[in-house]
Amino acid sequence: MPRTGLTPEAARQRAVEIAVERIRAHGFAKLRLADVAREMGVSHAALYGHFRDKAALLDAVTESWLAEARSRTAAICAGPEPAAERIEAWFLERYRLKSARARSDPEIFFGYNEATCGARPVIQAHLERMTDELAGLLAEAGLGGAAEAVLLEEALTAFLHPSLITSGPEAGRAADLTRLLRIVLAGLAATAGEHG
Amino acid sequence: MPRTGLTPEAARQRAVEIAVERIRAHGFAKLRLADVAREMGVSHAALYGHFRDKAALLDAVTESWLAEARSRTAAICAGPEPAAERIEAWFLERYRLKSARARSDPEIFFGYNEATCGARPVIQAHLERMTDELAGLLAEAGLGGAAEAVLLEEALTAFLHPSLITSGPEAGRAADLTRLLRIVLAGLAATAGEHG
DNA sequence: TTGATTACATTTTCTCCATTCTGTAACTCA
DNA sequence: TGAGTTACAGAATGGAGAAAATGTAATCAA
Repeated sequence: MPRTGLTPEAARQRAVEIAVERIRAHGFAKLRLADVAREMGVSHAALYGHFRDKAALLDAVTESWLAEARSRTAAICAGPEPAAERIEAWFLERYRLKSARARSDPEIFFGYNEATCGARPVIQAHLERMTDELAGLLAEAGLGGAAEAVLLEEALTAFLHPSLITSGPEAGRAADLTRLLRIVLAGLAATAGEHG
Repeated sequence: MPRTGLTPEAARQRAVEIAVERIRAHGFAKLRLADVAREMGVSHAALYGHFRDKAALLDAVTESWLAEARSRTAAICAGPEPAAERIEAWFLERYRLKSARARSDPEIFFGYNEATCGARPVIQAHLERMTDELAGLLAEAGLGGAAEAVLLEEALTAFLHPSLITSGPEAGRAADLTRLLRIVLAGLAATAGEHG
């Protein structure tokens, strides 16, 4: 039993909550571990019992968001609709989630992305899981597998990449995404099996 | 007749040359108008007779490169091959040019892009001309027009956008670009006329 | 009269130092 | 024993004043 009355896991979650609030309020660059610790009622050194370093806390902030996003996309994957419909819904959900996040929490979204160049393991692992989900949907639709999933993700990079997510109004972009997606899926269907 | 012995146009070109050399040697951020002027044998204020401001000189550096790139792509557009082949060659040329530039002159390529966020008129005008060229090729191939050109450029953003151009080895990326391009073109062919 | 110069106002960048922050270690207490 | 504390070293940040760069205006010369 820790002296703060929080289990280790609860303490981690509390630290993440506080970090999110503070980044929203004061910006990504001004987050101080000492501030987070003070708000938890502990010394800053105590945080190192829960997180290896500051980057690990920021990873946890991001991971909590990514896990939420995954639960949404996974629900779509598991839905009852035809696979083709689920593919569209899956991409639209990804776009809307990212777009909304980028607009509502720009400090967290862009700050973390710029600071890490998207190269952190927590990001890479998430992207791999997304590609796996997509590969599953494509397989269900009879349009391919892992290779086609990678290709399709690249085709929609203009709509999903962090550095491009806020170009243009959300409704218009969503419509453009759908148009492009349908064309690429048609292309996949037309060329299916040509190369194995 | 100017005292330097250079016509206005030659002076502009000389300034651009010197700026390119200095950016290569010392980096984009450290380019000083005074250094360029000294190397030309004039005072720094004389440069303002040729360029509105420093940004205009940097625009000229970029424009000289963009003009060269356009002459290459325009030659492909005017070639004798079937339109479908020219579309592939056109995208591959764009990718190879950008990729080579980003690798050989990263300070100029990324420095300018980061400093301007790609929002300078000289960049926008170039991109519009690229889209026009592509629209022409698509029309020749019977695959659409301006709208389809925009869509196709978005589909290949992952391979052509400055912030993504150096991801992966050039040969592999070129092959991936070609695969995706063929699929999108197949999709355009399959859905041609559906929406007008 | 145009291309260039010097002189100068305004920004921007640099430098240095004090402060703050991160991360580690030795220690404390329930 | 493990969650937390204090103490501290090294790294990063911030701010003030100095230095330098950009951009403008008045002037000069071929």
